[in-house]
Amino acid sequence: MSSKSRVPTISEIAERAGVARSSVSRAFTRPELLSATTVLRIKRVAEELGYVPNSSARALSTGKTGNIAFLVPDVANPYFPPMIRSAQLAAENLDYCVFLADFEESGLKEEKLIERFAGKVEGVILISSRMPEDRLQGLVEKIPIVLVNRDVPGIPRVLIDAGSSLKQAVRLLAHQGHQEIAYLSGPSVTWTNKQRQAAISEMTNELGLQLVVIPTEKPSLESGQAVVDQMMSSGVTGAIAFNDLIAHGIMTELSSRALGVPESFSIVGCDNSISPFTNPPLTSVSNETTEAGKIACEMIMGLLGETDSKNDQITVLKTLLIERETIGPPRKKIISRPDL
Amino acid sequence: MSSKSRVPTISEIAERAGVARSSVSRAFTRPELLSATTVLRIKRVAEELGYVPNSSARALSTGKTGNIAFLVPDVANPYFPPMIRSAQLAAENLDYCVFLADFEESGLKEEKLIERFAGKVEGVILISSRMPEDRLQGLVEKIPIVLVNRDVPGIPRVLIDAGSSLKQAVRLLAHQGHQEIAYLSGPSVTWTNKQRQAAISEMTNELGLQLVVIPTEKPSLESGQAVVDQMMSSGVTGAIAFNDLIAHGIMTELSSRALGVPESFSIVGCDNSISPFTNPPLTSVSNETTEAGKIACEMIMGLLGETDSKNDQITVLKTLLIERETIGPPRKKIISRPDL
DNA sequence: CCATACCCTGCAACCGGTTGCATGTCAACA
DNA sequence: TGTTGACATGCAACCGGTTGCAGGGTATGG
Repeated sequence: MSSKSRVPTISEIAERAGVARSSVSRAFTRPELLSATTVLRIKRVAEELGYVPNSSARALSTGKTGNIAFLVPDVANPYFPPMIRSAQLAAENLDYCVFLADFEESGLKEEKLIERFAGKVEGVILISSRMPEDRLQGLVEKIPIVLVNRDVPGIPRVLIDAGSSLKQAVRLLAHQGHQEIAYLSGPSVTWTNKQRQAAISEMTNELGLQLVVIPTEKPSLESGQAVVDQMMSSGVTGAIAFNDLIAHGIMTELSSRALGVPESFSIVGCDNSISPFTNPPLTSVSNETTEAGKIACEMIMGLLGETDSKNDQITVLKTLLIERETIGPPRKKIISRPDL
Repeated sequence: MSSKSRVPTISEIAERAGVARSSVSRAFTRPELLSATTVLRIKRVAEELGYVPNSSARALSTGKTGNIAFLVPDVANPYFPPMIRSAQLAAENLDYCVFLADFEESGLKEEKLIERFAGKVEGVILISSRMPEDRLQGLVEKIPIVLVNRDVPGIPRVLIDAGSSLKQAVRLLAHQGHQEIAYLSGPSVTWTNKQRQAAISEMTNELGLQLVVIPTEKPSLESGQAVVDQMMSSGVTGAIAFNDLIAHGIMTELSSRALGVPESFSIVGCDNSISPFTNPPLTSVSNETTEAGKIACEMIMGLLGETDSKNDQITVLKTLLIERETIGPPRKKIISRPDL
């Protein structure tokens, strides 16, 4: 405490510059109302004293905090950081500051966080929200909200549609001769998982392939490793995973059993997060998370700036299947041996 | 706008509950000063009306915002997210909210950001700060600061010391018979890079190895790929990279030239960020970034809570060399062919 | 030379809480 | 029954900006 020098206030600047407090305020917020010389004098004094406007006070009288909140299920999941980054950068360009919070994949925690932020921010961006739809509907009455990867009518949202790319992946597998493939599913409540599964299912039906859906505990490497037994004994010759982490878990587990990819098994990831790093490089779906973050941020700003923006706008981002080296022809039918 | 219902204020609650504004305030901040029945009544009314205290107003009168800022060089660098996450979680437990900002590896931007946050937060955590030391010294007079991976006397800091692990890596390489190794250096201004390079240099000297330092443009995959030519023509048989990304860039580039790791070349990464994913798995230095984030946060809280905390405390975190599969004996002397 | 308008600046109320101090009430004790 | 003190609550100033309105000064036109 003792060391922190007190910051000067508008009053001290006013006194030093021989003007009214209101003039000081205007010098910073609406300088065109003052004569150029006065502005200059005030600014010089302010500079000398190291004046910085108190943003709490400003927020109190204007009602605008200049902040938004960005809520994600898991900061450490490599899917999110690029999105966080782009959103933050976009916000910053408009002189907004962003709070970041991790709701740990929990809808309850998500709700608590929103409550806490309510008074501090002008709007909230929710990534892959786990909250029940009716709660979201209620919330949106109180504070501007933008959703990413969650589809709730009436709330502005940006969706990353991996569907078409995943369908293409199915086609590719079929083309190589695969007849039975697996989908290693992600968090069942999420829009993302539902949407991915639906797309894959639709395409396997269309092509007459057999699809077996295998749930995973978490979208993590370990969960991928854990389901390999189940997957192999199901008799499939290829698989599409909810995300790269799961796909890579499977690859490492197969590798430890001396089963090569794609010679013994074909695998496709999603999100293109770690797929460039794996060996062999994982075929995966690239999505513009960076773009998504930016757009979400712009949407929130639109909501804030305009008197009445239409609040049901929706942006759908396309994805791209990045073909690398983990798809090949199916191995000659593996005799499924239920080994545990 | 039209849709957002106005939030009630302390005055309305007071009126509805038939008490003074101060009582409403106390009901939330110091309920022990009021009778239990009064508190109950006020809280019920508040609940009904959906009252949420205005945090700008509170911050204005108390001088405490309940916020801190967390500044990182690059949010998308996989090194940082776990740290961000743990710091945020720790802050949240003490009812603090955290701003996140990305200063894009620029000391100037870093300084601007701090300025912007100055009025909004009670303290700042700077990760791998690029600011000149004297600026930091000046800043710390104005606002509580904690540094991570930057060593400035007089400012509380937490350092992750990869030195001993890197020395061990050098020993390992020497033990395998390597005589000439390279260090692919990181951002030259950073404490982290200086410290890593110094440790490696010290150990190569001690063991009588030849060390060649090769600078990289950025600590990224692409930069790693870009320096392979230079590295190979320098005649070294093994290398230690500033981080995993650079190391992996080298691996992929070598792989594309049909040079296997570790048969043709030995390589060690640092940070253990993507090393578990690579193939073959990259030997790397694991550091407790999660712990670092948590500790940094606790330090800031100490600074805020105490009337006079000693402001030169320093925590050094140890690291661990994770031996995987990218170190082997040197290939029979490669004739250095300056191929471009 | 006076009227009008415009430009600049000051006054004072206001944003929504917090908090030191004063006041009132009531029980306990002498 | 009067005194004392603890407890509960209200009053009003204050935190540091913002902003509608009023007023003084100067330039412009008649």
